[in-house]
Amino acid sequence: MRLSELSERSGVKTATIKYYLREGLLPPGQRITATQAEYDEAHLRRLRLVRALIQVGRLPVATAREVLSHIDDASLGRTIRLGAALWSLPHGPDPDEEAPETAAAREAVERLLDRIGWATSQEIGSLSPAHRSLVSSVATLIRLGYPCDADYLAEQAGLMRQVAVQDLDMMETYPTEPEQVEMAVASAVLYEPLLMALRRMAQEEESARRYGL
Amino acid sequence: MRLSELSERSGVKTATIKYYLREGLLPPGQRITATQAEYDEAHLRRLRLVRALIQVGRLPVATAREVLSHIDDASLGRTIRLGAALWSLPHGPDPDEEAPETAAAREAVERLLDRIGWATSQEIGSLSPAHRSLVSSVATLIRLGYPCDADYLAEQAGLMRQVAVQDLDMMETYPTEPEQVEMAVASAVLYEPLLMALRRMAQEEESARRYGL
DNA sequence: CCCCATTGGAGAGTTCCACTATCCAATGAT
DNA sequence: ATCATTGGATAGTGGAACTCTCCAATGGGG
Repeated sequence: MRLSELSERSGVKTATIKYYLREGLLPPGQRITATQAEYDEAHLRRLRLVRALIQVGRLPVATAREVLSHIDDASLGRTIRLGAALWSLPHGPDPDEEAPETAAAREAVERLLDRIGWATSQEIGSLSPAHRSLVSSVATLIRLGYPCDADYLAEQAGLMRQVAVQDLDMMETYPTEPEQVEMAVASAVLYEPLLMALRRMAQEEESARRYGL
Repeated sequence: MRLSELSERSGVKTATIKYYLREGLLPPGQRITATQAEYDEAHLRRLRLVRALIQVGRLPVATAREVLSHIDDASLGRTIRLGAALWSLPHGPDPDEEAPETAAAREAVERLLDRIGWATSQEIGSLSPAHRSLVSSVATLIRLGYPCDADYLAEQAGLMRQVAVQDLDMMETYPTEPEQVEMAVASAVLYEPLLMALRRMAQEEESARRYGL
């Protein structure tokens, strides 16, 4: 199909598609003549993924390009490839090392991991974006005076563990590596708003159950 | 304290504080003279909350102002006040009614709510931002061809329900209404990255458990 | 008492980013 | 033959979140 058809089928303006091509988010189509190119279903699918990453996942264009490049990179093994893709995803701001709360937060996280036995995270994991993001989140909550005690964290961590099991099960339903990596990215980026929507609905439901209305 | 001290203690530039004052995110200080104003601890706390909402929660300035106004509004009862604050929080894009996937997604959500018995959400809840956000998320996943079956959704919804119970328990530890509303906002905005960080760490942990390394 | 650094206020300017509009030459359907 | 279309390149647009520049009014140190 031509660029204009790609545009119609995806609902994305041709100008925007050209922009994505320029930015390397979308591989160039197969050149038919000096002035025309042919796109296929793979382009359409990739384009939809790009839109989802940018619009739903709010990834900056540069980050989306990086993530996609990891999905495409066949030179790495699955574990590395998966890690590379996930670690380049956006995470909250890094912990502010100046702030005194950061030290307390780091210690709290340390104790948490110890308690629930997430060994990985302690050894190589203190470099993981997720780990730093967690420290930063806890520090912010402490600074604002919100409770963030060990029991609460452990409880929620346990629930997130169950969520993660579901996530990995779902990933395993895919046979090929690139599909698995893409699924992992989708799991991190696209299922996140879904989970958070479910959480807010659950809050509304539970709130209605407790206080009526 | 003066504006400059407020700036030092919060780590926010004076120019930015002035901007927030102008935008109504921060109440004006008490005027001492024609050219000077006095700020107190409440201003400092509010400023930190504003920064957290904007930087951690990624709220647009206008949205933050709206949310804060609901926190401050003493004219409403708790339930309404809480709802008003939470419903003005950002949620994903609204469902695209043009797209055929939206209808399927709406039906899937309908069936889900039926199955797990969240009555609230079906009656008044189809107007809730969380509900629309869920429909939109499911529609996106369907369009991209990712699995989103009833079993998966029900499973995750159950887990989110447990998370919500924790959330509400925490809210109840606060005695006064404005504190509860602020806690609810914090729960929706600030604990969200914390939960998602835990989820990603759990994924890393579970992944390591299954595939080694 | 005087002077000049500081303060708060107001408006314009800057930066970044995701697009989007404009051109242009080559093409290909009619 | 012709004229709308295509792909590519370049410059422009609009929104958001600051940030800079002035300015008049202090008010503390000498």
